[in-house]
Amino acid sequence: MASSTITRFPPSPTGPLHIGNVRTALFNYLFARKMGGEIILRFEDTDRKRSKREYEDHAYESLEWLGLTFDHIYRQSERTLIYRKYLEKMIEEGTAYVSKEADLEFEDAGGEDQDEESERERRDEVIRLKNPNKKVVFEDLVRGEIEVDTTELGDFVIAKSLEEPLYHFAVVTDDFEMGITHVIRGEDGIYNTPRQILIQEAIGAPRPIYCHIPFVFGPDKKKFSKRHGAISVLDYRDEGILPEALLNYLALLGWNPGTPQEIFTPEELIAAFDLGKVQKAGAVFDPEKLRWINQEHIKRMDEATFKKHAYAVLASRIAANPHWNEQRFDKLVPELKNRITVFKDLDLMWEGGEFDYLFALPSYDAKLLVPTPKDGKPPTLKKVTKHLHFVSDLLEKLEEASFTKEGVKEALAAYAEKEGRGNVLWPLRVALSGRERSPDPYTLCDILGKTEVLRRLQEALTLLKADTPKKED
RNA sequence: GGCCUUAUCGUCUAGCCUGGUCUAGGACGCAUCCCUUUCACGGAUGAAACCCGGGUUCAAAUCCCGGUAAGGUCACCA
Repeated sequence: MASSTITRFPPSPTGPLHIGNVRTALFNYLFARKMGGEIILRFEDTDRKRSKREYEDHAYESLEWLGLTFDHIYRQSERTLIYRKYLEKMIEEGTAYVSKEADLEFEDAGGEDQDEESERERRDEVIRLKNPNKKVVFEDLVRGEIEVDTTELGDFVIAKSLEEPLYHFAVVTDDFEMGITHVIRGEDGIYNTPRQILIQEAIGAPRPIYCHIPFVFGPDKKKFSKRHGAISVLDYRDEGILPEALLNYLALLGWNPGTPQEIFTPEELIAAFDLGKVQKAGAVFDPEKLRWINQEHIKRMDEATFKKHAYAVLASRIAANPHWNEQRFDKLVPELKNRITVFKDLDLMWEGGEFDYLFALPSYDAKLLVPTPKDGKPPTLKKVTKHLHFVSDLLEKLEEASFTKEGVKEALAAYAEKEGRGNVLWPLRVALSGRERSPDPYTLCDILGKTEVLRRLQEALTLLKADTPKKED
């Protein structure tokens, strides 16, 4: 166990888990799994004022949806006894000391953080590290060697009291206690590293391997934040992005496999992942490419799984539809697979009436039955009527058993060829769907079945008759 | 501001370490065409980048120097 790889993902529950966090979690996850090691989830909630349980729940929900699993879960607020032990030891050994603070005015550091922070209490007694004031040199897996003079850090504060450790101290003792071998975190952690190393050395902890990965930016090249729209991973779930697609996309942000492969299952990611191929520069998050990757994952999905997803998205709409026809919809399902990029599209299609023809005789304007050829003039209503009649007769003669996509196609082939496919097929398609855009007429025939097809053809003919001016040509 | 980092098509990136094979490759997106008289899918083609300036060299996207831009970091936050 001692030599095995252990990584960690330490979110602080002070806001919803966002894309950047998840990418960091993913890299830790992939690396740990790749090495056959473990990954720890650790909630860094030492800031009691800002930490909220709801954000913790949000994190669980997000991580679970993504399928990112953890071997151990900790919460720093439950570990104060451990921190206290180390603090006492340090004070005893003289590597830290209790410091009486002069009553200086509050140095206001972060002005950006809007609200809440205004009434931060200031202690007149804190615990400081006895800084050896030296140069710290460490190796970063993506940046190489980094050297920092820690003198300017001074004797920085590591805890407000024995029961109230601060971030750096809690991180170091936890990483030590938990046997963390690799610290993979965002590049803003680079300058946390020297002071953490100082604490490590003070408590006699071994130094883990560091890997600072670049940021994820919004379209304006600014660090990803709320103003960039969908920032919470759950928003992507709600849009109908597949978790494996999001993972796939995120893995490719700042990392590349060194091969042209772009679509990965989670298992393939684990197999291919390599910290050595992590980018140095930040990457802009591109929702378009995410959607494309999602589409690719959908295409690769087996039909049963796709169907399950589709039904889940449409559940409430189906329940509310008195004419719901499962048989027909199921026949449309394979067609749907390469028509959507995210599952939300299904909902949008339904809303746009694109499924209406499945349930009821469509109502449409008779003129829609007339094809508009790219060159030449459109056929007369009379002609359209003639074609529809003929098609109807042809299909009438077709046996029930042959009333399939291929069967219909075959039955109509000769006639369509002779009269011009558009002239024959367009009116048929409109008669069946009532829409300007729809799947092809053969698929429609297959979905609706002989009886319904013939019925709709009759309906179209009736419409046409009513619309035809008596004295047309 | 001090210290540090980064910089290839609009975006994600390959190439850089070990200069030539780079008239810089792939992908998303975009455009055009084909397939199909619809839509979607699919196929083909195209437009599109080495941040700028010096230097080293027979030869630089690749090495060196300077500049510029962007970012990080300097808490009793994490």
